[in-house]
Amino acid sequence: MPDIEVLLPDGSARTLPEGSTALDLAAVIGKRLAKDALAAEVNGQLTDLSAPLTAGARVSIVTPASEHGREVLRHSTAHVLAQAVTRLWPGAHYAIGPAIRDGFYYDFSLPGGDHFSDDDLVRIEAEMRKIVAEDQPFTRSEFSIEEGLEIFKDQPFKVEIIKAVLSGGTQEDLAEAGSATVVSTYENSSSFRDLCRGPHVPSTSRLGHFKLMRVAGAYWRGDEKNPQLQRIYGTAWESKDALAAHLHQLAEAELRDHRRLGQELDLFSFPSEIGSGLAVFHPKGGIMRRVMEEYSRGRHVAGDYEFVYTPHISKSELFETSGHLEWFAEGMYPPMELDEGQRYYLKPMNCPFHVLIFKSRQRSYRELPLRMFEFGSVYRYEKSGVVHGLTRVRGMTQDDAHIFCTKEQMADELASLLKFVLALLRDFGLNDFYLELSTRPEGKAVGTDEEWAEAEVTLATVAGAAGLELVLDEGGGAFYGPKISVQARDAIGRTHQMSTIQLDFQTPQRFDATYIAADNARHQPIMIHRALFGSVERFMAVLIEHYAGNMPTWLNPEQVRVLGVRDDHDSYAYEIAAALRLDGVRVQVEAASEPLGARIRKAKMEKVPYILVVGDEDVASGTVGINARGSNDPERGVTLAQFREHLLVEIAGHGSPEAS
RNA sequence: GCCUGGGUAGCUCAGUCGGUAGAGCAACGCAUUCGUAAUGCGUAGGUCAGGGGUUCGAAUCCCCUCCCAGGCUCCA
Repeated sequence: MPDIEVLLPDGSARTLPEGSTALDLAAVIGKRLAKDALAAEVNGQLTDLSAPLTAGARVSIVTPASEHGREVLRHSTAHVLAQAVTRLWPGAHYAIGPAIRDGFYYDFSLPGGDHFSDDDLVRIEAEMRKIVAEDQPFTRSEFSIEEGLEIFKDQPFKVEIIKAVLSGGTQEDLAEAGSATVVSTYENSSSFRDLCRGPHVPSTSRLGHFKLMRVAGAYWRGDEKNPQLQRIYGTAWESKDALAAHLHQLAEAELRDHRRLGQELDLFSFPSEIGSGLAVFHPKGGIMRRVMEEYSRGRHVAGDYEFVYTPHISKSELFETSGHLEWFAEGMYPPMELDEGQRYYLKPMNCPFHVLIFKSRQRSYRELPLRMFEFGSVYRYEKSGVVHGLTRVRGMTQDDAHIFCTKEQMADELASLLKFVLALLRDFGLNDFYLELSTRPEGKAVGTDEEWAEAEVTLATVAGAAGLELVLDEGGGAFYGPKISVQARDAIGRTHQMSTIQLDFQTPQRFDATYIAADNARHQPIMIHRALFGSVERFMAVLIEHYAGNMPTWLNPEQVRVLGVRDDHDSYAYEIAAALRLDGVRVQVEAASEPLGARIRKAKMEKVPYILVVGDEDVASGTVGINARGSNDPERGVTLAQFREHLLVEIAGHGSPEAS
C-alpha cells in the first residue's frame, strides 16, 4: 500500500499508510495522545478522528483541554441531550443544539405543547449519564438532499434547515446541515440520528463532565414571530476539575452581583410599590452616586461644557419633530392627556430639549462647538422581561451632553471626545477597553444614504485613530445616526457597554437648527450625542461588580470607622473622627457597646476601607491602629498625622487600601 | 411581551397529606469593658406579595394582578 505524508503543527512530517485516519496518526505519535484525542484539525478544518487523511495535509490532533476540544465535546454533549430528551419524550422535535461559550444548548418542541420543568432537568441529566455509560459511537454518514428530507420527515425543524440550506442558507444552517449539496448526519444508536456537520467525539463515553443548568424559552430562529421552543442550557468541560472551576466562578460572579451587594451594603432598592425597573438610592448609595456625579461635573467644567436643565415631560409635538414618536414610540411610556386632549410624554432622551436650547436664540459659528451637559433623567418603557437591577431600568439618569459643531470641527471634536471619555473611565479604575462601531439599523433610520455613509466613515476613522480594538456592530445604530460605544472589561473579564458617542445629522435638520457662519449664511450644525457613564445607574452597577463592592476609598460611602477598645476610649475615637471630618473624610465612630472583634467584623462586612482601633496606648501617644480593608495584618501605633496624610493621598489619587 | 421557576419576620431560608407559622442573623432591652472577623441572657417582630375562588378549614389547591430570577426578543 502506498504511503502518504502529513505535516504536524511543529513542522515535522509523518509518513502513514494511505487511508490512515487522524486517530491512526495520533496513535503513531503516542499512546497518550490517541487516548486523549477527540477530533482533528485538517488544513484548518475540524474533522472527525475517523476521517481518512490526504497526502500533504496539515494535521493537528484536537484534545479535550483546548478551545476546539471543548467546542467539540460541548457540541457532542448537546447531541446526547437531544437523544435523552427523545427517549423521555417520544415524538419530541429537536431543532438546533450548538456549542456556546462555556457550554451548549438544545432547542426542543415537546409533543402536545408540553414544557420542561426544573425537575425534568434532573431526569434528563440522569438519562444523559446512561447514554454516556452506553458508550455509543458517533457515526457520520452523508446523504443526498432527498434522502435527508426522507430521513428527517418526522422532524420538521430539520426539514426546514435542509430546505433553508438549499436556498442559500445562513451560517447557522450550514453548521447544522453540512453543505448545500450533501446532508451529513451523526447516528448514536439506531434510535437517534441528528442532522449535523460535526465533528464529534468518537463515542459518548468521552463525555461526562457536564451539568444541565436551566430551561428557557427561545424563539425558533430567534424571531419573536416564530413559535417559542423549549431550550435547555448546559455547561460541559474536559474534566471534573474544569467543571468544578467553572461552577466556582459562577458562584464568585454571584457574590459580586450588584443587586446582591446593593442590598447587603444598603445602597439602593427597587420597592415593588414604585414599579418595575425604578430604583431608589439609599443614603449610602446616594453618597456613591453624588461623588460620581460631582466628579463628572468637575471634568465637564474643565472640558468647557455648559450646564443646562430641562423638564421630564413634554408635549407630543416635540417628539413628533424629533422623530421619537415615529421611531422610538414602543420604548416610550404612553402619553398622559391634559389640557383638552394635549398629549404629554415622559422623555426617553434629552436631545430634543437641548436642541430647543440651541434654537432659543440666533447662534454664531463663533459659539461652536457648543457643548450642553445635563444629568438628564429619562424614562423608557422597557418590556417587562428585560429589566435587570440597575443595568436595565425604566427610569435612569444619563450624563448626557450634546455637542453642536460644524462639519469641519466634527472630526477633531470626536477625537478629543474619545480621549475625554477614556480618561474619565480610567479615573474610575476601568482600564481595559475596546470600541464598537454601530451602523445604520436596517429599515429603522431617518436620513439619506450619503449622510449615513459620511457619518459612519467619520466615526470609523476617529475610532481607528484611537488605537483601540474596533468591533463592528452591523445595524446597531440609533435611528438618527451611527454610534461608537466604549466597551469596558471588568475585573473578571466580562464586558459592559459604557459610553456612547453618536453622530447625528438628522436632528438639527428636523428642528431646523442653524447658525450663522463666517459667510453670513445659515448653516446646519452637526450634533454629537454622548453619554460617558451611559447611565449613572448602570455605571454604578458596573463599578460595584468590578470592585466586588470594595469601592476605591474616594467612592466608598464610609471611608473610615473608628473603634475604641473600651468605652473609655470612645471620646478619643470621636476626637479622631472629628479631626478627619475636617478634611472632608467620611468617618463614623461605633461606640464600644459590643466586643471589639464583633465591631471589627461588622465594619469588615460593610467593606469600610479603614478601621481605626484606638486603645490605651493610642490615647497616651496620639496614635491609631490601622486595620485596612483586604489586610489581615493591622498596623499599630501610627500617628494620626501619618494616617491622615496616607488617606488624603489615596482619596485624591482614587486609590484603594488593597492597592497600597 | 413570551417561556420556566419564584415571592413566608429587616435579611437568608424551613414549613410534610390542606388543620391558622418556625430557625439563624439583624433589631430592641439588660448584663458584659474587651487590642483586631461573631460576649451572654432576654424581648419584640408576620394581612405568608395583593385580590378573588374551592373547602368546615388555605402559606399550602385553582384563577387574576403586581414584583423578582434565568433565558428569548429588545436595549443605555
